[in-house]
Amino acid sequence: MSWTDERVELLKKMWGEGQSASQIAKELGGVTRNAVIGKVHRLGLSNRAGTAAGGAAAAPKAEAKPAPAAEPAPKPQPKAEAKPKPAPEPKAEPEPEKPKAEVRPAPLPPRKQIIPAGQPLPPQPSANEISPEALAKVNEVEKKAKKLTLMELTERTCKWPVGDPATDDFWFCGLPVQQGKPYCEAHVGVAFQPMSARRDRRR
DNA sequence: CCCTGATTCGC
DNA sequence: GCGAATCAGG
Repeated sequence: MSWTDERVELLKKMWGEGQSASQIAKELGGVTRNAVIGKVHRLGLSNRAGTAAGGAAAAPKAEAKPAPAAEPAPKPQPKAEAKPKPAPEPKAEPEPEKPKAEVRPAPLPPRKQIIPAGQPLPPQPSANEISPEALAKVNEVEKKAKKLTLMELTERTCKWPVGDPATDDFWFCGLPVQQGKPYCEAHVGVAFQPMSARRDRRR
């Protein structure tokens, strides 16, 4: 494969949108992310935001540069290209990581949880108020879940439990986890609540 | 280990 | 110019 005009343009476009090199490479096909990065540099359009190094930084940032007298024109998009791409994830709260292999590793079971009554319930973060969207997603995901057993779980398999541990109908999602998280994308969606609009305790 | 971009350097 | 290998960081 070679860098045809079209391919270069797609590269520029995607890079401008904050896509990662690997994503771009995947999209283009026939090239590796290294090739993409190499090209990006050769084109001179490397840094797109503050810190480029590291998995961080992907969101477009407002330019705060003095902009000397040698900068290419910004990017006047003549065609109105609707591309709603808000932050896919609103920063989850600090979470007790690594429940490790316990009988019930999930802090927030999808179904009912049998709570041994007696003590006042521990601070259970919003067990409800999960967007119906997210829930629907989870239900779909469960269909294609890998249904792993406890022992089959690895560092990057979704550890979301499904079913009742007391029955045979119990398994773990097992889909690829979202980086850094213990769950797959869908389950992260219901596990990590951004913060619910505090319903004041009104009685 | 997964991922990210940055650099180097032989081709 | 190209991009695999390597580096550096999360």
